[in-house]
This record gives sequence, C-alpha cells and structure tokens, in this order.
Amino acid sequence: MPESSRLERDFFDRDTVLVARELLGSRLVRLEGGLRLSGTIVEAEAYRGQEDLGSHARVGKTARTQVMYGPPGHAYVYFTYGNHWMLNFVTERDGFPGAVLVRAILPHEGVDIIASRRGRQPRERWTDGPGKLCQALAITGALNGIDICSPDSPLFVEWGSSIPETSVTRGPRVGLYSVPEPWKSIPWRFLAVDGTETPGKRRTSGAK
DNA sequence: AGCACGATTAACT
DNA sequence: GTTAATCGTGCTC
Repeated sequence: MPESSRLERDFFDRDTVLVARELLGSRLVRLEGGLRLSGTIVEAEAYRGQEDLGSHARVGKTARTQVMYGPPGHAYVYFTYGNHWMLNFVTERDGFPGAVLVRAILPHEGVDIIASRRGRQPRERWTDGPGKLCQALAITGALNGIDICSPDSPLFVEWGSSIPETSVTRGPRVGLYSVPEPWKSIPWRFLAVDGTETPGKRRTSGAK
C-alpha cells in the first residue's frame, strides 16, 4: 500500500452519483511548486450520461466534452461565464460521459496562499463555490484532461473521513435554469453539513 | 459572422 | 434580491 491514501481509478470507475456522494469528506490536493494546497470536499454534483440534459455531454462528444467521454480518473476543467474555471472528475467506463463537479471545499493546507488569492473575501467564502476553489488552488484549463491517478499528477484526491448519512444533504443541482425536468430537479447534488453549523444555509436555487 | 446562453461571482440597491 | 462582467461553445444564417 502506498503511504498516502490516494483515490485510485477504481474509485472513479463507478456510477457517477455514487462517486459524487462518496467524494464528500475526501481531500482535494493541489501540488504547486513543491507545496501542498488542499481542502476537504464538502459539496459535489453528478453529471451522468448523454441523456442528462443538465450535462455538457447533452450535445454529444465535441472538442470540449471529449474528456468526459474518456477514461475515469481524469480531470475535466472548463471555462464558463467568461471568468471562471470549474473542476470535475471524470467517472464511469471509457466511452460513457460522466463527471462530478467539485462545488466546495474546506481549506486545509496552504491556507496562506489561498488567503493571498481569496483574502479579499471572508475566510468562509474562500472556497465555497466551484469557481472560487479553482481560483484558490490555481486550477485552470492547463489541467484539463490530466490523469489524477498518475503518481506524478499535480492534482489528486486522498481518502478522508467518511461522512455519515445523517450529515449529508441531497438536492437539485445548482444553476440549471433552463434545463427541462426531470434533470433540473433530480437530486444529484450532495452537501456535507458541518455539525457545528446550523443546517439550512440557502442558495438561490438549492437546498443549501 | 453573428447570436444566445452558460454546472458563476462580486458588488450593489 | 438584482445585475454587470466577460468569453468560449454550439447553433443558425
């Protein structure tokens, strides 16, 4: 067994919704200039199959979506709204388009560097959104398609504490305004609620 | 070539 | 709660 408990390809080579749920509590690690930046994943969403009209894969295999169709355990990083990078992990067998969007982490290692990039905001808002965490960890399109199960990957996931069902909230995915049902409301968003916080934090469209 | 829109964020009323 | 910013992608002409 390796010293660190990195998630292997088998972890990602499963049903996308299950992977999204089980990623909660694991640790996202970004190696940057020999430094470790990391945080615990506390929010994730599943995008599964071409029939999922909320997924980029609804348009089929294109230059943009081809990574989703590739083998599991790779990073799918895309640019949106003219400003923001989004980090996903590719899931399921080669040829089937699946990915989990990492929506929020709790900062753990490299807090000073994260602060230098996000410090204009209060700490609790450093990495509580998919674009924010990419800015904090310097995740850009340069990492699109990389194999996060490769030993020399600058981005990977380590196993963390498992989150009990009683601490997990499920709900509709965020930001799918003009997506038809049932995809708009299907509960493929998973959120780990911190027991020290009051459950029920809200966002525009979700059950946060 | 042009258009509408987006798996968002930060700032503002 | 509302809205501007900002540009890649996919689609239509």
